[in-house]
Amino acid sequence: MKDVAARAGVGLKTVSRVVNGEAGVSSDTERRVREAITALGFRRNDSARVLRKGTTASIGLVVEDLADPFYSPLSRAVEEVARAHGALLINGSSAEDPERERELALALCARRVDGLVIVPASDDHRYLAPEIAAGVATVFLDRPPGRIEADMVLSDSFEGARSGVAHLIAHGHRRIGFIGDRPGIHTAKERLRGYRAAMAEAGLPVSESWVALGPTGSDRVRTDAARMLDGSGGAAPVTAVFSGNNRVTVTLVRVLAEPEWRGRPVALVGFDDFELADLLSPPVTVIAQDPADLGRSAAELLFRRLDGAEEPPRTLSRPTKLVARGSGEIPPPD
Amino acid sequence: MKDVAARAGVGLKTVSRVVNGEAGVSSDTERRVREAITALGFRRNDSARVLRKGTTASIGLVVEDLADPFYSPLSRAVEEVARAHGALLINGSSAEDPERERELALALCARRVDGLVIVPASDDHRYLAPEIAAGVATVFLDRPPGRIEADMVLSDSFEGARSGVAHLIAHGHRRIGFIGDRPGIHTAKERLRGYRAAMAEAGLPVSESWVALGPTGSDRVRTDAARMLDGSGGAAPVTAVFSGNNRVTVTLVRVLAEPEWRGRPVALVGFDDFELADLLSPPVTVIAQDPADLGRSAAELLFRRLDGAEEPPRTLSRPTKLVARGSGEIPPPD
DNA sequence: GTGAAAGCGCTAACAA
DNA sequence: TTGTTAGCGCTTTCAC
Repeated sequence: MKDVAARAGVGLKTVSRVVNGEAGVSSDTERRVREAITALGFRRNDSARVLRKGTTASIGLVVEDLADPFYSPLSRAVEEVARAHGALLINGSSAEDPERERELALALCARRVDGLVIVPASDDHRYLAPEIAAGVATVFLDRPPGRIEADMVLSDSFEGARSGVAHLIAHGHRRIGFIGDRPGIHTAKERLRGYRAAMAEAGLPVSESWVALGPTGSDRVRTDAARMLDGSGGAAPVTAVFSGNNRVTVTLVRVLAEPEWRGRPVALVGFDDFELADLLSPPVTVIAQDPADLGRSAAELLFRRLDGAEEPPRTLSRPTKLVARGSGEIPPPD
Repeated sequence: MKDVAARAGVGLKTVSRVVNGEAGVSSDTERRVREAITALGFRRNDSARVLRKGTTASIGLVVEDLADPFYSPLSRAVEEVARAHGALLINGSSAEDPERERELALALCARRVDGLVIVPASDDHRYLAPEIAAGVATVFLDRPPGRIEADMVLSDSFEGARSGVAHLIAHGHRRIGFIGDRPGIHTAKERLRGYRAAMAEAGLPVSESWVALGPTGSDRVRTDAARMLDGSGGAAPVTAVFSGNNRVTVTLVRVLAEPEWRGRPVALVGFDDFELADLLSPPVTVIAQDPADLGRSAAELLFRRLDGAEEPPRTLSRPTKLVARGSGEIPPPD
């Protein structure tokens, strides 16, 4: 910038004004400055600007896995809102590792992002308290923060799961399995709670061998599914399964498509919608969340905070929607 | 940092040494400094560090759409490589808009990212020449740069498409349609070239009404597909379709599942693999690329440049793989 | 082993 | 309309 000023024969501040489109520069000087900028290939160094202004026009996003079809539209939605506010998005995947979430979040804070959207992997966010106190707006998404108060945007996991299981019950099922994500994860617990509530409302007993929480890798899901389906867990075989998220659902679709179960169609309702669910045979009934809407809501709340909204922490709950397509309407064999 | 120094009763530089793990601090002073850091909730301001050191330990990634199932694993792979090198990832979507690509890329440069991975939407990247000259390592991914020389990592689109169309020909098809992305996009052109090459090799004529390039939105694809399939374009109806990318394939799967075509199964081979392709009926035969591998290769090349590799610009071509699943092996009705 | 001073490139505040 | 000065928070240099 100094070089530009020298070349244009003006003061530093004049160049700054031109670069930032501030008023108070005669069109002639402006032209000279612009010429010098082009000639020198000058581009403002935003690091210096950040240092001086104390604001970075960037926000951070921490999700579980950027490549997951649930998180990728969510990230894109956050990006669009950021863009509308002139901010860039720095994002990273925690890989469901609390330590990695922490590292990422703190690295983002060290870069002085203006705000942070976090899908937590950890259940203790006290490490963020100093940052939040120092002014980093923070919104938790999909899962609540642990041991601190903060804004959050959640899907109604409990009600979604409850209605999905009630749907299976309404179609005549009495023995229903639940396969969900790891038990430490808030949404997994809430969805399981919804399952239990629906069963209890209908006066149906739940065998503990029908309930399986754990990693969403396909091996674990296959094992648990097989146990429920063939009755080797000790209780009678289930006639329907409720799946806790899109990763589990995809594995279950594969399991249920295998020859051994083909003769005895098993009903399936999955939490989360996914692409092509309607073209499978049978098409898959789901409890749909809108990941883009979740991302957008969280980002908008974040920018409202950055614009100075000073209310106490808020919780936004987003509804889910049952999409009946076929797999959830298969009756039990009687 | 000044406050920490004051509180610990040491000099500024000593705090800096502790924070950065440099040698030359007695363990006693180190302890005092660490206490002050915790007490004050101090976190190094990386903007200042960047300003001083001239390097940001962050890289930028510009893709078409972060939410697209082709780009999201690619982004994740770039992120993992960045993480392994201690760098953060700033990324954005160009939405296939050259102006937006330019804005994003220049904004990233203004933040002084150390390097840039770009999936180009534009066909003229001369705007990046000053940045590259100024030391921003740049790798183009999936499509080559326009009007400048730079590193690039590409899939072998030509050979992939050629082999896919040859596969259809080997299964007896003589009238084959091609539906691809917009004609300005390099991969679309290459894949079309592959299609023409395979047809020519087999001595088959190509009616121009069998070829359709354009936006990947479902309306356009539906219209073009219907024209080829019912012969309303003037030429005889096609018995097979080759699809130029995963968005087009998904729409075609929907079109071909509709009642009007059910009676006359149409063969389909798609460029790009996608989740659940194997569970559709019929399962979809694809030319698979490995998006994660593309991302990883590009990022690794980028970091090799950042580590000082000084060779002239390189082009890496990644192979594709035909995955036969059923839809591409449907014979023509004779 | 430790610290003081200079300066990275920019913008805010104030002069002219 | 334009320029000058100070300083954002850190690291580098060099002296102690």
